[in-house]
Parts: sequence; C-alpha cells; structure tokens
Amino acid sequence: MSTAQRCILHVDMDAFYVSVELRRRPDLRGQPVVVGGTGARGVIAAASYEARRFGLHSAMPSSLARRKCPQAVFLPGDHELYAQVSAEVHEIFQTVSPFIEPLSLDEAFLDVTGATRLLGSGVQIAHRVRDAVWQQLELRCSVGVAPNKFLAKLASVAAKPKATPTGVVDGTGVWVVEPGQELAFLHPLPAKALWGVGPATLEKLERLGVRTVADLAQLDEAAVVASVGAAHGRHLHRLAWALDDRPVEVDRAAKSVGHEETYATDLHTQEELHRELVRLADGVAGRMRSQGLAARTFTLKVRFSGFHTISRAVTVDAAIATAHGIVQVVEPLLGAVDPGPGVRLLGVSASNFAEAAEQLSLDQLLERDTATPQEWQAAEDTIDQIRSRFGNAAIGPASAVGPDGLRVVRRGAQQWGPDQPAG
DNA sequence: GGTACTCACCTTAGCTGC
DNA sequence: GACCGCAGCTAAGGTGAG
Repeated sequence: MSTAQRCILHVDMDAFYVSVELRRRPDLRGQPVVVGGTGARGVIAAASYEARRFGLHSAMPSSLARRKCPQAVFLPGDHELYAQVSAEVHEIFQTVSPFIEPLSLDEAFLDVTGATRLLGSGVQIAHRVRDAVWQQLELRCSVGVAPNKFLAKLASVAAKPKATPTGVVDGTGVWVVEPGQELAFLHPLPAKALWGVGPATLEKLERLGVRTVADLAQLDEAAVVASVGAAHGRHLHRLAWALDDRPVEVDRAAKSVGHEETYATDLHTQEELHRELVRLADGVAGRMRSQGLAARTFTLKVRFSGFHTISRAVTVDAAIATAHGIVQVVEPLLGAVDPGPGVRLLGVSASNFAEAAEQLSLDQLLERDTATPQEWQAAEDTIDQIRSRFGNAAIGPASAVGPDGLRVVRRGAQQWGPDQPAG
C-alpha cells in the first residue's frame, strides 16, 4: 500500500442481545439462553455461548432450536432497550475516535489512525475500549485491529469466545493483524470467511476448486469474474489479496426504508391485505418523516404460504411522505395479487429519496380525495406529534384497525417473527 | 421440515431514445 | 422505414450481512 498505514478497529459485542438481557436476569447466567423466536414462525435473534454449544445460532428457526436444546430459556426481544444500550456503547467509542461507522446495534468500525499519537497503539486503544465497555456497561466485546476494515472484521471474529460441545472457551478479546502479516492471517481461512461469500457464492467458488482464501487468490481474476459476476468477482479477488481501501463512513445516508411482517396465520382476503398495507405504509411514512425524507419509488413484497416471493415496484413523479400517499400508489399493485393461496408475509419499502421539501406536490395521486395533499401532510404531521408525546400506539389510521385493535408497526417491533403461534 | 426483519448491492431483462 | 448498437432507466429477483 502506498498510502499511510491506517489503523482500523472492528468492535463486535459478544452475544449482545442475550448479554443485555442477562444484566436484568443474572439468575440465567451460565444457562442456554435465547432471545427471540418465541412464536411458532419466528427465528432466534441471539444465543448465549452456552446455547451455542448445542448448535443454536442466530437466524435459526425457533422450532428447530427447541428440538436441539429443549432446556433453553427463550426470552422475547426488546429492541428499544438494545438500541439504548447500543447508544451507550457508541458514547464510549466517541472517547477514542469521532470516525465511527455503525454496522448494526452490536458492531462498528472505528478509524483510530489519528488517535494513536495521543492514545497509544491500536492494540492499546482496543483494550481501552474493551475495558471501558466492561466497566461501564457490564458487557463483553471482541475487537479486531488491522490496516483495513475487512481484516479488522475477520480479526474480531478470531478474538471471540468459542462454543464447543464440551464447553465455552474464552477468546483473546483483542486480535491484531500487524502490517506485513495480512496474507499469513488471511490465506489459511476458509473462503466462506470472506465478506460477501454466502451459500450461493460459496457453491460457485467450490466448483472452481476453491476451499481457502489462498485458493481464491491463486485463481485468475477473470475466472472468478466469469463465475460470480463482474463486480462481485473483482471485489472478492481483491479481498483475497487483503486489498480493501474502503473508508470508515461516518454519515451514511439511508437509501431505503421499509417494513415487512410475517403473520402468525396467513392472510386470505383483499380486505386483510388492504388493512395490513395501511399499517405498513403508516410505519414507513412515519419513519421517513422522522428523518425528513420523501420517496419516489415504492416496492410491495408478497410471500405466499409456499414461500414463493414476489416484488412489485412503482415509481412516481412527485416524492411522497404520507401513509395516505403510499397506500394510493401501492394499492393497485396489491390489487393484482391473488391472496387465495394464503399470504404469509407482506412488506412495503420506500426508496429513491428526494428532498423532503418536494413532498407536498401529490396532486395527481390524490385527485379522488376531498383533502388536499397539504392537508394530508398536516394531518400526518399532527399524528407524528401525538405519537412523540403519547407513544406509537396512541393514534393510527382507522382503516388499519382490525379485530385485535390498533397495532402500529415500529422499527424492530416484530423483528424476530410473530408472537402468536401459527395456526 | 423449516426458513424474521432490514438494508445494500448486483444481475438480468425489457423498454426507450438517439 | 427498418434495423442495429448503445446508453440510460426501471422493474424484478437474487444474494449477503447482521
């Protein structure tokens, strides 16, 4: 690398959701504990290392998890609490560097290149962060230190505790990939360790005889491109040579906002679909307005009972930020869906964002209504104010009220599957 | 038999305009 | 006028991550 050596940290909280829960349920320490998957159709969001000894892991269907580990304690998720604790962790990060790129609630990249003169080496800063997180929040984390993001991420994996059938083995907590040692660290790893290699890509690479990162590096880039596509192939081949110059991005703007929901029992009528569309649109519009966004493209996603999934999108001329506007645009797409076979999931997402200032010109869309777009906007702004004062469930569209009463879709509110058993 | 939710990015195909 | 190649855009679906 010709540019000055960077020092990147990847901080990954250990079994984050479970660890947060154990702070208020210390009686469960040392037991197999799982967060999420409390319903019949859900998956689990996180598993304690004791649960991982039985093969449990995040995104595992809850029914399978119960079979593999009947003694596991299943706890419902509390997304708001995790977000709050995540913000506290973020404050600790701020004490060592302003250059923070959150990846999710439980992990982030930190560029500490500029902090090393003041705070010591990357390793010293990593230990400083790790100690502070433990002392202030009673939470463990693993930290990878490397010259780029990709290696720092792999290093944090190497630093983590390991669950084996015989017990949990503590990790080192901090793992450093020293400059000059990148390939020695990287090449023995399995190809699936690379960021961007999932089951589909792995199968293609295996057809080329690739087992390890070293195998991939030795291939001609053209062969990788021919197998997995141009952009993906070039990217993977560079990663196999430890080449990753992506910066730590502090303020990444969202490119889409969406909500989707899997139902405890399938939907079978247009009336049910319409009611759910209104709820989802309300959730999406509320989040867009809270971020000052308005969108031109809206995508409807439908998953049928057989798991066959379709998506349909529509792009309009004028950006929209109201639930009413979204429903008007997406309703025709939904009308073309035959709910006869049963719909298990419905989703709405917004993308192609424009300046929120453009959002008032909805005129063509709302021709059939008595209210003007400005009036709709004012009405939904008032809804936002009521919710911020009295909570999300305080108010919502009347047409979204079903037999169970009003439920407002919030980010993460239903993240790990429906609570009610199917059936 | 069992597969959540959110977001980003890519590929492919079809359409349109030049 | 028909056809071709190309670029740009959009829609749909797939893949991957966390």
